Amino acid sequence: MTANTPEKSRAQSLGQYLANVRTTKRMSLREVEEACAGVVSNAYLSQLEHDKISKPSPNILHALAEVYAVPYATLMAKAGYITETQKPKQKSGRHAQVPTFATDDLTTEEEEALLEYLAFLRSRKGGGK
Amino acid sequence: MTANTPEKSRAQSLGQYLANVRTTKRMSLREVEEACAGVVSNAYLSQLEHDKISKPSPNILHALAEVYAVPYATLMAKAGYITETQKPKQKSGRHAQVPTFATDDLTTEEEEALLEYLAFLRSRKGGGK
DNA sequence: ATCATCTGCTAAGTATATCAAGCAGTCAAG
DNA sequence: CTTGACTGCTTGATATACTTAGCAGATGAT
Repeated sequence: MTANTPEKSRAQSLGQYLANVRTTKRMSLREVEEACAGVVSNAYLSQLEHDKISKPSPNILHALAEVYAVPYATLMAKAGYITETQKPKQKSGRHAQVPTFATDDLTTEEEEALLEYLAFLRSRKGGGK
Repeated sequence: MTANTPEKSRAQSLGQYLANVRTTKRMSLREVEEACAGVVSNAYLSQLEHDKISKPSPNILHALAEVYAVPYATLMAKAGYITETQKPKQKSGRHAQVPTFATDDLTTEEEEALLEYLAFLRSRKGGGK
């Protein structure tokens, strides 16, 4: 009940998350398709990002997790395949080992902007939990 | 590895495993269907046990895991959805150091928010060089 | 202006997971 | 014997995951 407020958590849908990650990595739909070795087609990826697929195959999610370098469990969770037995706490955990931010991929400008935004976020929330 | 199979450590297919468990518990196909609250039909369970289904939905496997009281990860592994004891794979360089963004200090919410913001920044055409 | 090559996206088709219904066999009464 | 309630199993139909082919817009070079 500490972090059971869904209004604040704003958990992204699978599609939203996939789209954000791909945009961040600056990859096109067809680049991802190639990186997946044909496991995912660019057309299907587009449908995934628009939440047109309700139950994607774990194979697809696993391939995307590899290409995007995000934890497989995260995609599985967002797809609704709740793995409560082996899913990291998403409540008030202060540590997400998600290496989504490859800093060598960030420009100085972006890094500063993100830092500023993060500071803004945290100042809003106060001291966390 | 395979520390859960009490007697047989023979690598059996998903269907054989499911049939084995059900027989051990002395449940009929329709009993399992009822116990799953309609998530799995008896007809489908029969096909599953005969390995007629190549890629069953994780939802089905999860329901069966609950009814049979076997680990979900085991069924997922036998279904071919990777191996559950294989997750540490962020050792392969590429982006190991995250100086400014201590990602281990980011909550999931913050990470998503930053990703979204970064995606927004970069979607602003001409963000690169 | 016309190509050329990207981008994301969609429409139509194929493959397959999943279900409802029914079939054949077994066993225990009546 | 028949009837009924079980059993596992198959079949035909439907939903949907997924692909191939293509479209419209943007950008850039000739």
